[in-house]
Amino acid sequence: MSLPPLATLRAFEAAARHQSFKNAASELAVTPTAISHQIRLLEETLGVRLFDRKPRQVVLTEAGQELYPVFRDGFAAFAKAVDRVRSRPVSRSITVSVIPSFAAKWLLPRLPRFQAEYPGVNLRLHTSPEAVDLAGGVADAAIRYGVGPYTGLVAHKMFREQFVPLCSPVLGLKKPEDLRNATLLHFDWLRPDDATPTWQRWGQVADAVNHLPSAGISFSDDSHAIQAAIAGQGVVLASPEMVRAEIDAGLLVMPFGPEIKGHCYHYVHTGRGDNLREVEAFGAWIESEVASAAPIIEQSGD
Amino acid sequence: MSLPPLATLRAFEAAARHQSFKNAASELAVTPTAISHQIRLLEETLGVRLFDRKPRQVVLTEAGQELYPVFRDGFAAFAKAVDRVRSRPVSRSITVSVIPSFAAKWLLPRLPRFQAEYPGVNLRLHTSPEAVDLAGGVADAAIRYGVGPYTGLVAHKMFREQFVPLCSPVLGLKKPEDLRNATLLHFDWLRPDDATPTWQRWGQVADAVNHLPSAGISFSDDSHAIQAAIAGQGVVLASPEMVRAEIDAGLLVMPFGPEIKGHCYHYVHTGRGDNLREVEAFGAWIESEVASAAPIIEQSGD
DNA sequence: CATATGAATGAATTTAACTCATCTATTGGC
DNA sequence: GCCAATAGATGAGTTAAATTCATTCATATG
Repeated sequence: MSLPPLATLRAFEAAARHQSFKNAASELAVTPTAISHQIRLLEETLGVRLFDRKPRQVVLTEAGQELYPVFRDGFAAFAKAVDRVRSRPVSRSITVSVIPSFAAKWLLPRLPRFQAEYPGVNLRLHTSPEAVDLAGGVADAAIRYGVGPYTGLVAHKMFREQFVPLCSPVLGLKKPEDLRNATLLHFDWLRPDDATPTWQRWGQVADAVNHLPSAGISFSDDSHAIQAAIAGQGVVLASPEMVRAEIDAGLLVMPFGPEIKGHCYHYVHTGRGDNLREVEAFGAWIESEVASAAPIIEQSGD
Repeated sequence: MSLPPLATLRAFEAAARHQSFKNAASELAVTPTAISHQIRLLEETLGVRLFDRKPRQVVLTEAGQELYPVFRDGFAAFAKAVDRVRSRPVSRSITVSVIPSFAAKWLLPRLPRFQAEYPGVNLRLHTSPEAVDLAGGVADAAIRYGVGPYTGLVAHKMFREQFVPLCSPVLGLKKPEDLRNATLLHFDWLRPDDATPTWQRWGQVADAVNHLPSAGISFSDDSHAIQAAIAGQGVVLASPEMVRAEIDAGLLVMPFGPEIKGHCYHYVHTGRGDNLREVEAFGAWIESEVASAAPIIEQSGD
């Protein structure tokens, strides 16, 4: 299927419709000479004369008359389809699924900057403790904590979560041994795994298992555990990224290490959809926020 | 109706069909980069993303899926129509209407040269003493003797007919006065007019009316008049172009002048038709034959 | 982990499209 | 009949679009 140069077809169709090279040129915003050249080229390509030239007039040949309606209808269909697609409403909204704590602690404090950078994008946050199936259409993208696998999705790693002991400065803790006289604040993870930040695991990493007190308090909501720590009721093992504001305010301190590694946060999306551009813009913005955030803990490698 | 650049539409259709820029490039005999550029240009022109890019793969968006069948069907229809026109039998035959004497005396002796130059053109001669209406489809072209008018036709002048006294050399005529002892051979013209070559007219032009004998023979077929002249039966007023061969063979001589002017021969055609190219080729060949023919009579002008 | 695969980007190159100048053959008005 | 207007043709020169080349990126595969 080797078509003649398409410009020749277009020139022919216009000239045939107008029965005039001059008027066809006017419509296509070129000189009549250009039309003349194109039609001559088409005739040479096909080896068939399409117009009979008369002084000041052109007349379609039989072959020309056979071709004209095909091109006329084809180009009309092209134009119609193109106009339809051009005028289709472009979605400027994206819905992002986020776990509540991340929304509250990491995302919301930063959102003014996204709005300033993308004033035309309508961002909707869909919070859920469970991972949302993006194929379901509930959300266009998600910020997920875990190891995936993100099969069939585009996944951008944001950063790796880390957990350290955090407590109120009024407790006066200085070193791991001080934990013997403290209360451990536990959080019940929905899905514990190897990377779940438990005090037991921390104790092993810190080689401080025998400093761990037997007494403690458990919470089902991690924000409650944080509140208790701020209130001086104990020491919580939590992510400093999520409590950056409280640390900056002096409500919480990191008395000692080490940090233990958790999973990574990923920004994931389907890689498709009419608002892909906006979805990707949000991801790019997240990436820049991660890159520009000052480290809270000295990185020991990853 | 402003369409995007047509090359972009073609690249898109091929990429959509193949679901691969690489394979589309192969089909269109360009590099994959060219496809990538074209599709990007189309997306920018429309302001809509048409493909979702994945590593090593592209997937049509909704908008892309909407456009694809329109272009697929349109270009397929174009290709089909073009192939049909390309393969249509091109007429390689032309029918030329000619008066019998011209066919016999001027055209036929020269035809081998036309055949040699245009071996693929089938020339059919349609002889008729009457002018044929070319719109009737009996003939594609005609060689006509007269002044026209050739309204609505393309007319190329071939040469102006001339008439001189011609006779057998055995008659021994040397000057107009010798006509007194000769027999005049007359031809009955179908449509006499001012330019009809009669002996009476010749006599007036030659200022030799009083040399003209009263006796003569009339023929209804000009070829018979020529034959009689060759046989030595008299003097005929005829066109030397039509008897060039007999002059060259010494069968006829032009004992004296002057020549009188007749009408012109024209090659005429409609200027249209599938075999216009061949019709025009025949006209061009006639023109070259006329140009290359050595003059028989010294031209006195016109 | 190394390699293969295929799309993206941007500068450089190539090519096709287009313009300009001129010519030709009417056609229409005076 | 003459002359200006009209519209298509031709070919060289110019311009803009198409294409390539070099390089990068993100997987996917062995």
